[in-house]
Amino acid sequence: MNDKFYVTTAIAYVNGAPHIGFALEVIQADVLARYNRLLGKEVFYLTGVDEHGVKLYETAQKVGVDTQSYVDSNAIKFEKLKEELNLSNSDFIRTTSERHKRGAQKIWTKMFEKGDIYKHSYDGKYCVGCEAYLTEKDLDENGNCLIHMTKPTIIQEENYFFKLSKYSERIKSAILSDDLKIVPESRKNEMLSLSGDGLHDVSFSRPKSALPWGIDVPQDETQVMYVWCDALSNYITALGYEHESKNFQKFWPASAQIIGKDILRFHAGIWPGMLMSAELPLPKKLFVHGFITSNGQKMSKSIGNVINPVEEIEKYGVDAFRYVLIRDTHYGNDGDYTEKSAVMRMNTDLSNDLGNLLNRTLGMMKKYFDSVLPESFESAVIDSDIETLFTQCIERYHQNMNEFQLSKTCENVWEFVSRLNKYIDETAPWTLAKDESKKARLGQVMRVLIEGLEKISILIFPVMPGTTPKILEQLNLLSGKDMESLNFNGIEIFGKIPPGHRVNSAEPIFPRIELEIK
RNA sequence: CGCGGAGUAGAGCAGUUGGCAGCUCGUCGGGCUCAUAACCCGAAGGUCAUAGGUUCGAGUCCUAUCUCCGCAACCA
Repeated sequence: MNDKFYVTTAIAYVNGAPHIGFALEVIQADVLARYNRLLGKEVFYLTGVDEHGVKLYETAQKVGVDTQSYVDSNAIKFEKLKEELNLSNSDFIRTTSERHKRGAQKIWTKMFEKGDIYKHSYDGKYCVGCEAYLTEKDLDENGNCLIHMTKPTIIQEENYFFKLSKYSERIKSAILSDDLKIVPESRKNEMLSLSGDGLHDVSFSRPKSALPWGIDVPQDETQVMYVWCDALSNYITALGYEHESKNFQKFWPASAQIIGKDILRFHAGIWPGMLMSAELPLPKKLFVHGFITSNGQKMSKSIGNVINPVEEIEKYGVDAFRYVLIRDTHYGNDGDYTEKSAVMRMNTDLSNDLGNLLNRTLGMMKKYFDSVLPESFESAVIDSDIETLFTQCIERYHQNMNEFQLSKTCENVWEFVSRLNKYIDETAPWTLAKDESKKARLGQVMRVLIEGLEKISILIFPVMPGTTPKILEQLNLLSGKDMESLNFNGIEIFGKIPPGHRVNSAEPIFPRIELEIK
């Protein structure tokens, strides 16, 4: 059993404020990181930002500041997500940092010495009107610039290329054999068909004149690394690849790399190729998620349906927001986020089912027992139903976590939440309370509920880390527990809470949200 | 014939190796009274996009067609 877990997100391009899609990705990674810590593993969770590229250079010029201060100001917005989204990342890598640059140059050099990087001249299509190089999609059928309707000038530039084709077969078989496991499987198949007739060599550098903002190529000061070597290498440079440090030796290869479906081909093609060339092991798994749409449409500024994650948090709280994102985004598919559906989810699952369960349990404790459990307990057959169901739920929960079925882990927990609500109806504590001879039975019912809630609070920790201590505090089970050392040990055991345990007073943890009708 | 995803109850979605169509919300009816107008039970509602095929049996496999949505290799 591996006791280490290294999870990464893709690094975000700092050309604006953080987008809800990136929020989804870092939250998903955070769920896995926190879950694996609960399992007792040593976890390293990396996220960060991509700060190079001609686009950022040009924007900075336009704004009239030097590029570094421009990316500095944007990178802060992403780094702040740690507090805003309550992330537990171990590190935050910036591609403009010295440690990253040296690491990227090191892997370049390795690949170069391996003979996998070669110089090649490349015909760039330069449009004078655009003052930029054009790509195929900037051109019409006749090869003219779509904006200026003129033929672009062909400028020959020297590029370094990476011999990706050399590793094409090895990459393919790694994917096929699940040595590099891609989930969901549909993405694996997509990648296999994509690389069907072999991967092509890729351009790995640009002349400094074309790409003034990037990392220098070690052997050639006139060239700058193109995005691949610069950005993809962050997953190892952050660990200290530069010096082959302890963390690097301990955590590489990554246990799971989380990416969006748009960058699958790079992470399942170029990146493994680079690692093979540098003679480094491949990551174990690629978890590919979909996009977040709003009302079924792709978010875009022109449609005006862009959701700002930070605004949502301010309105609804970080845990509720995290829950909705995880719960309503289904395994690899696009997830839809609208304010209406989000609020509905928060009200039904969080307020009505979970919050109210806690509230009514504590309410009954106060009313029937003055908040203190009685001296003796009397079990009934139905109690073992609860235990059995819990065992099943947690089993599926673990399985789903391992398969990146995060939404389903929520379903597993809520199945148990619902069962407890039903248990209250079945045992009818209000009837038991009328009969003094049923006191021990009533006490047992209350204890099952309290212990059930304690277990739930732990199971939801990966998704809602702020809610766990709130629940435990109301149950008066927080003492001696800090969230850092929280784990799954003994979670399957019922009957631990002793007679005479006192609970605290009830305080709604998720007040219902009234959505104004616009 | 570029690649991929999707088309299942009013809405949003599940449906693992083919075996009597499920979940959540909404609607309707009932129950309970501990609780955050909440919780529990029940009912109505679907020719599983269309047309063929394989099979004892297909939402699930195969073929064709229609519709919608992403991505289309240097874009970061």
